[in-house]
Amino acid sequence: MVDRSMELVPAILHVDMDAFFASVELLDHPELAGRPVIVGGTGGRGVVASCTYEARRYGVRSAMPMFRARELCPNAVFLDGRHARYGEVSTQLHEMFLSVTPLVEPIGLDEAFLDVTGSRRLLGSPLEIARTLRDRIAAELSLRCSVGVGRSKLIAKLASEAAKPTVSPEAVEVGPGVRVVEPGDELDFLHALPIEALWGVGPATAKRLHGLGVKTVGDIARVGEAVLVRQLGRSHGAHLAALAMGHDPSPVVAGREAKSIGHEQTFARDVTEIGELRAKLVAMSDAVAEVLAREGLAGRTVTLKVRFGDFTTLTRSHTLDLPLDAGAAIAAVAEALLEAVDLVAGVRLLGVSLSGLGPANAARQLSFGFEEAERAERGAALQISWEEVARALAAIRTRFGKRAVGPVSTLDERAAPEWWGPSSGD
DNA sequence: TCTGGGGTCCTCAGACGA
DNA sequence: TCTGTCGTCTGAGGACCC
Repeated sequence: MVDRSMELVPAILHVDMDAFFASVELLDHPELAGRPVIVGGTGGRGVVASCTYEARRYGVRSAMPMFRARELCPNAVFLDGRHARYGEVSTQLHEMFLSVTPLVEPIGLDEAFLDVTGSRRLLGSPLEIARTLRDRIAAELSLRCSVGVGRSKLIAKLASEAAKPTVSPEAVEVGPGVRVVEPGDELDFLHALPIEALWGVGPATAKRLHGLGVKTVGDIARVGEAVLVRQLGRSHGAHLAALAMGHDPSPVVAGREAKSIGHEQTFARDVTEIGELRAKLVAMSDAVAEVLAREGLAGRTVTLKVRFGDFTTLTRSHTLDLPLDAGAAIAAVAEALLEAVDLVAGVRLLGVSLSGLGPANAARQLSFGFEEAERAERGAALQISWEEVARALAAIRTRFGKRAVGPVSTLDERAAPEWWGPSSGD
């Protein structure tokens, strides 16, 4: 006899890989097992992207400046991140998730929500599904993960956190691996947690709430929505009030579409030369166009991001009547925006992104318009369309690799090794 | 040796048309 | 014709996430 009442209760899994990038590096370098390994931008301006639990015993954490990580753990092995490699493993993981349920919402490369409400009759209870999946990931990919189970994404996410290993300077304690929070136990579980555990509470919100004497999620529930709205604004305040009461109706959304595509780069030294910055813009616009071509997308709004040496950051954007997808066209708009920025302070970071995305076929007209202008300027010397160029570039990259071809101004970029933030070689 | 890169979402102000 | 209001779009910036 099937218990039909159970089928009405949603069952959501949150699968979170343990020290994902560092663990992938250990897979490829098994001789490093047991040593503290730190992955990220190894240059002076890099940060830690991931580190093994051995490194965490020394106080190293992700997002920490790399120079600080070197101070805390000078004997660690420091590796530049290899995003492409992590992407490969992430794809294998995703396929494994899809064998459990079609309702998979990836969050970055190393975690995902799985709605297994409809999988129970076939695969067992949520706890059984979580254990089986975790065992499969360990057996087939030699990677460890933590799984949280709850009836909402919020609870599942926080439960996976509770399932993780814990670290102290003395030892790494293995976590339970799977943590289920049953309906009815949710508020007890939730209200004991610090406010920073909630999605949407970062340093700025935490500081405001601490000022009110609010330290735990239970405190947030007690102060009530009116106070939160007054302090944090209508949307954010109401949202946090709901989360603190365990209300999170957000569904697991499979196949979420990107809203923007961009590239940005922090330089090893601050740059003031407009010519050098223009060349970087062309390289980044080309990289954006490559992603757009792969996804079959185009966008209307070009945004330029500039961070100066003192870390102040500004953005300038321009929205066009028609979408564009060609690297040269994106670069032309970004360069025009850059012209209006005072660069004397020295540029630490430069970025280009495209938003207002839609299908690429609508980009045709503007590409032609751009082409016409260029033809007029160069005396009709330009005989081929941007579309043809993009197709040719895609074919060359497929055959010879993504660094094989690009604008001449990106030659140095393409010759450089893949890095995550400035590497020690810069 | 201070603080990455790729994103999403929200708020606010100003412009503009109905 | 002028003025006020409202909704929408755009641009800029902040906060947050992994």
